[in-house]
Amino acid sequence: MPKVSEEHAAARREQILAAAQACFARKGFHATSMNDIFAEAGLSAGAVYSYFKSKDEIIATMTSRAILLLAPFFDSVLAEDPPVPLHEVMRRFAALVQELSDGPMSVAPQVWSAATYDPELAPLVVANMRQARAFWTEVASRERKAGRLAPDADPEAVGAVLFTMVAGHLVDHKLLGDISPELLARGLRDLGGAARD
Amino acid sequence: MPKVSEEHAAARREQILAAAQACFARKGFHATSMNDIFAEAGLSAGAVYSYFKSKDEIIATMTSRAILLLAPFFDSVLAEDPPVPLHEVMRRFAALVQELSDGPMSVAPQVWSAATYDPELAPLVVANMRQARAFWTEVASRERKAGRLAPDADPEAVGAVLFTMVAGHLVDHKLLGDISPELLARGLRDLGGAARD
Amino acid sequence: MPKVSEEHAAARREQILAAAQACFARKGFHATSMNDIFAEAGLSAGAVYSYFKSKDEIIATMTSRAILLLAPFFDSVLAEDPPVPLHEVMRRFAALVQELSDGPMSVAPQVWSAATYDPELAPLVVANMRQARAFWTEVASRERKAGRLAPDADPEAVGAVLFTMVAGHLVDHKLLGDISPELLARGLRDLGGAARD
Amino acid sequence: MPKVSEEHAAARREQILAAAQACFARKGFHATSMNDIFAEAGLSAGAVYSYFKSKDEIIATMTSRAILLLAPFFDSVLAEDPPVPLHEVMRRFAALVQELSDGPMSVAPQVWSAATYDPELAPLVVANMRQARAFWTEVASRERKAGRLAPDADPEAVGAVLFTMVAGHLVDHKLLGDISPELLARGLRDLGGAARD
DNA sequence: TATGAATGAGGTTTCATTCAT
DNA sequence: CATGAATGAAACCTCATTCAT
Repeated sequence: MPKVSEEHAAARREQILAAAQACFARKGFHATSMNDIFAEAGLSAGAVYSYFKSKDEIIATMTSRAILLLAPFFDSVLAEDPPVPLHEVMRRFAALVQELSDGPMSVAPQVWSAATYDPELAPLVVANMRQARAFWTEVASRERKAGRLAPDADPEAVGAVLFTMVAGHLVDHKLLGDISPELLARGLRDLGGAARD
Repeated sequence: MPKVSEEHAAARREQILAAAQACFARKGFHATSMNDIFAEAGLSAGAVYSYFKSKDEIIATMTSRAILLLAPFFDSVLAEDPPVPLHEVMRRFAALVQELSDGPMSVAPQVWSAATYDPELAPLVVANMRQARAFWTEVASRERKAGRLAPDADPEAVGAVLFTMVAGHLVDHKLLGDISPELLARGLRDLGGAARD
Repeated sequence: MPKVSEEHAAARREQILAAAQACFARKGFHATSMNDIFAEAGLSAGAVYSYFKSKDEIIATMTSRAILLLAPFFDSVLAEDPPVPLHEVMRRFAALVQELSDGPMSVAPQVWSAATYDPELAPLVVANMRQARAFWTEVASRERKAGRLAPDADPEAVGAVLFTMVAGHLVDHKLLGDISPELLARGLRDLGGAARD
Repeated sequence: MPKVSEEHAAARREQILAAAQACFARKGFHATSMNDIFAEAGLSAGAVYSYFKSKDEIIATMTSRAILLLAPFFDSVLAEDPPVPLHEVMRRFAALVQELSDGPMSVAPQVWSAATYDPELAPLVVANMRQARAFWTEVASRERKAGRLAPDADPEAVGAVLFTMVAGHLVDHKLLGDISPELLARGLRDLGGAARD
């Protein structure tokens, strides 16, 4: 009995989140009015508000779910054996980011920005970031084990560098649009091939 | 003759921009009302509006000036001879970013975010980004010339990687706060020392 | 045959009225949403609406029934012989009011207030008031007959005074809470013992 | 310099309070929308909101000032020597209430009602009530001193009776409209003339 | 010139009520 | 019959901007 209802409710929530995402991508959080979301979702005000308590809750929910966008990627990379080389991981990652950059990831810069001054949002974003950073640190660690990084290389440090590229790449891609996954991968390889003589 | 007056006007504009920046850092662009800015600047509504046509113009002006924050750094690094090693440039850059992150750079994430959907703002941000990217490409180029990158390394590619870290590092620092300049520098060095056997 | 059904219906109506009363006492007519009433009654929206056409009808029904709260008291006082002394009637009345003031009478001030500007509600309240006033006039009349008021005393006038105390006492009790039935009774007795020399 | 401004501000506040009062008398607190008040006051939304933070603040301000309506009456009665007889005080009081009942006092029943469930409002109302009660107790006390109440009469008790008539009379007058000041005064006299033989 | 009171469109949210299931 | 999801009008309030003084 609750099943139909629950499934229905879940579907409605997705519908609303998708609509909100589309609006946010177009106009940003603030310039998007709740009316915009109602229209995009094809629902009435009351309907939307029966699934989300407020606009902020919609944003918070989107934020909390953001990591789900990348989790499958993280998992699949870590599942491969032998370990994928660093630069190839970055290439794939950048490709994924670019693919999602007009869709589900389009709001990420807004979320990072808002987390900068909104104490409600910050913890949600931080939680996601820690997961991403842990992934890149693990990638660095495997790279070292595979002998493709010096034995005394610090995976935390390399991980920090790679992680730092995450947010940066999305922003840069959205604004400049001319940084290809291959370019980034090559850049990492070229950095790695230093003084190899 | 108009000089005193002009200086006065310039000072007023700085005063307003500083006030706006402080407010924006605290509450974000949207939640900052013009009244907040009037109060922070200690000026009347009319006074502020005689120096800036609109709130958007204040934001645009702040955005346009952002590059000035980094230009001296870029210049001084490029002026050094022999060229500063890559990882040291990054260390200094990260230190500068962290130093400015609560002050003049605090609004950068908001600007990047807004540029994502605001067609008026995007060109201003893009102009700044191109300068930054050119800087990092030049750094990569010098690193290669110095023999610290492989002769066939692509400075554009390495520059893209380094540039990508700019936006990323500011966001990560503001939200996580535990990535030191030294860690990033070490990460770059460790990437560079790969598989040297 | 329709009897079970009718009883059931009556019970449901009482259930709803009781729930509404509890909500109204807590938050007032306006701040009580129909949802609050659904929850308090443990019924669905549709269920409640099948017994009452609207929120206003619930309020009107409660108002119309208000006099039923006092009718048994009025009847029992008038049934006593010899007639109960004025001050004792007031003492008992005040005690009853205080007893009911957190329950069924809790909404009376809201009803009086609403009747002040709501032309639908006013006649219902006026009907109740006329009954109460008639009661107090009758009490005054008996008091005179018993020789405890001057022969030329006007029962209408004395009744008006006593009646006036009805609404006043409920409000004062709910807000101040420190006027005992005994104090009021004593006040009436002390008024009555005037200038006896 | 602030003088013009302050006078102006005070005048605007009065203008708004008067408009609100008129609306509240017509439709009640809740059915009166802020738009109604804007229209009645001939001001814009922003103008009204620059003088009062919220609708509730308007109501609270009106409530706090309510006692000012009666204070001059209280003072003038207590200033008279020899003391005005009880029934005459009540006559004058009832006359004043009736005079104000369509104007400044028209909202009093709504205020009492709201104070019943609104914890923000209650203290303001209680403060006013205590002043009124003290007045009536003083009247009773003087009546006793004048020998028109028995020497062992309790002014607190008589005061409570008289005070109770305050709220009651306003409500009854507004709803029934047929209780004259003279009738109440006579009622009190008749109560006082008991058993005088 | 500098002020700050005023504007009023537009924002978010609520809630009495209905009706398809 | 009963349910409770959906409706959508309307509420309160904010704030960028203007302009009379």
